[in-house]
Amino acid sequence: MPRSKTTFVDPDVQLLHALAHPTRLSIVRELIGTSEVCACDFTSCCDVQQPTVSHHLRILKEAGVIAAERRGTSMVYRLVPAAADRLRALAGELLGTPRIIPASSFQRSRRVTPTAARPT
Amino acid sequence: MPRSKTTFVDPDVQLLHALAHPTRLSIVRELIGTSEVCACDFTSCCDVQQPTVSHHLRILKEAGVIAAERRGTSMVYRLVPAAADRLRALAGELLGTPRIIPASSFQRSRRVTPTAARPT
DNA sequence: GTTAAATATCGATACTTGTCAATATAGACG
DNA sequence: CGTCTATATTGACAAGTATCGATATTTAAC
Repeated sequence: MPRSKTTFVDPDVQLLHALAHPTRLSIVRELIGTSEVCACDFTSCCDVQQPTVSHHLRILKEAGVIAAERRGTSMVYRLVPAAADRLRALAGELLGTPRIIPASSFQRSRRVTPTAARPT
Repeated sequence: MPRSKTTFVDPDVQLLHALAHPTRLSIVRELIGTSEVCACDFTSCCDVQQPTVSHHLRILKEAGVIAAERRGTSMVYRLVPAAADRLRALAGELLGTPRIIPASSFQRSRRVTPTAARPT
């Protein structure tokens, strides 16, 4: 039933989806602990061709995971720290433990009835 | 030639992939703050049919995000706390933080080992 | 055993994504 | 301007995924 679109993407889903690919996660891990990495380096580290790397870099950039900057004829990429924060917030949400997360983030929890029928 | 498939999925990728779908993330969020939820409730909360819900529940279960238990003819699902820890570890990894998980975070989960924190 | 209810599995189909070859674009440099 | 290098984009196809209808399985109740 392809009625609703895929045009409206939940930012959380977009972030998770961007990271949920072996090649993209490899790219991200290649960036950890570095200030910036040239795009050409990913072509060798990952087992895919240059256009594919470029494709994955774009997805990561659109999801806000990485940022790009031109350096001569090359492009250098770096991690966006906020992405890690967003992922951490998701982890905190999953724990359901409002420790450092403001209560305003928790507005979806309800339903504790195990076998009770749903109100219609 | 199509790349020979790995078939062996990185657990991190599997975890992220399981969460990176609107329906599955809705299911997970429905479970937050609850002890357990009957499978029949997801059919109404998500805009998909019962076989599809069952399919997504299986993916979440195989990724270690949720656990299932039979309750009569029904099935009840609950979140696996370790999944949140794994996600938090990933977030920490992205920050470049050497897998030091603040001890203050452990409270709700019962002595979950930090998912064999990847060294180096 | 039969029936009923809840969930899982199967088979088919449409949609989405990953990949590469070819090509285009952008900057550096002569 | 022409050329070279590096990266992005396009187009096409393969592979994967989501979805549903039909059916099987499981458990409870009779």
